[in-house]
Amino acid sequence: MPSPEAIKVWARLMRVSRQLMERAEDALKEGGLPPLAWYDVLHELAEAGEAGLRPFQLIERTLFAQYNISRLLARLEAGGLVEKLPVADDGRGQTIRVTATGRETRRRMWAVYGRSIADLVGAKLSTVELNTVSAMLGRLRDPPVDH
Amino acid sequence: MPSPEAIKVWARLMRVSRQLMERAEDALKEGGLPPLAWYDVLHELAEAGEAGLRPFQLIERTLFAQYNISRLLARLEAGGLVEKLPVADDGRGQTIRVTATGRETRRRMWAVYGRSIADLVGAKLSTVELNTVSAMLGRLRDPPVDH
DNA sequence: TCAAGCTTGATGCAATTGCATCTACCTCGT
DNA sequence: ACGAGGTAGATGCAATTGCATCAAGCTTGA
Repeated sequence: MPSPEAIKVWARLMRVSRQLMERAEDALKEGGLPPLAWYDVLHELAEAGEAGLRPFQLIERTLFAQYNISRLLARLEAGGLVEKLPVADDGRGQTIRVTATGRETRRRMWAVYGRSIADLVGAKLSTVELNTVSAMLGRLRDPPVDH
Repeated sequence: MPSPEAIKVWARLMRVSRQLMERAEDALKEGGLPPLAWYDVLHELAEAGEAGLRPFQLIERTLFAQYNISRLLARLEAGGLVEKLPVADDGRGQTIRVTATGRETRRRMWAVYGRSIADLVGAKLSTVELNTVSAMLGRLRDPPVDH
C-alpha cells in the first residue's frame, strides 16, 4: 500500500537511527558516562537555567512518557544531578533544577556525544546535504495537533 | 564540536524516528496486533521461505542483540508463529521457519503497518524527495567494518 | 462552598532489555 | 585423536519499560 520509495525511507530511517543511537550510547558507556536519556533531560534543564522546569514541561519537550520521566528524575536526583523544589502556587508540582554536578556531567557527556554526532553525521554529509535532510525530516514531524 | 547543521540533523533524526515508530506501534496495538519487533522477524523469515533462517542470520539481518532474538523467537514459537527445526550438519543450531499462522499474522500486521508507513512517510514527501532522503540516509549507514 | 472532574506526579506489577555467563557443539592444529 | 579456542544459542539476575492505577491538589459550575 505504501510506495516502494516510502518503504525504503521508512526502513532506512528506522535502521539508521537505531544504529547511530546505539553507537552513541556505546561511546558514552565506554567513557563510563550515563545513557543518552540522561543527556536529553540535563540538556533541557540546562537551557531552562535557574528557573528550572516542571516535570510535565520535560514531557512536552522530550518524547518520554510520564512514568519514564518520573523515574528518570528520581535516578537523577539520587545521583545528585538535579534537585526537586516545591512550587509556590501549585502544591502538587515541583520544579526540577540542574545542580552544578549535573551541569558538569552534561559537559562531560557532550564531549563524547558531540564527537559521536560529528563523526556519525557531520563527517558523512556536506552542509548543503545536511540542510536538505533537516528540511525533509522536518516535514515528517507530527503536524501540530489541533484542539 | 559538531556543526550546528549536523546537530540539527541528529536531533531531528532521533526525534522523528522515535515519534514515527511510536505511532506505528500504537496503530498495531490498537488493532490488537503484536509489536513491530515481531514483524521484522516474521518479515525476514517470510522472505527466507521454506528454507528458514538460523537465529544468527536473523541477528545479522536485523539490529537485535543475540539474547533479544533468542527470547523473541521463544515468544514467537510459544505463539505458534514460527517453528524451530534441528539443523542436520550443526548440532548446536536450529533453523527457524514461519508457520502458516505466522504468515497470516504478518499479513494482518502489514495491513496496519503498511498504512502507517504510507500515511506517515509516503503522504508527506514526493517520490523525488523520498529518493533523496533514502540516498542520504544510506550515506549515514555503517561503513562495512573491515576485519 | 463543595462535589465532580481534571491535572500532576508516583508506584505496584508484569513484561522486556541488558549484561554476563553458561552449556553444548564444532574446528583446527598438532 | 584430542585439547584449545571459537561459535550458537540459552538463561539468571538486575535494571528499565509499559500499563494501569493511585493519591494529592487544583478548578469549575451550580
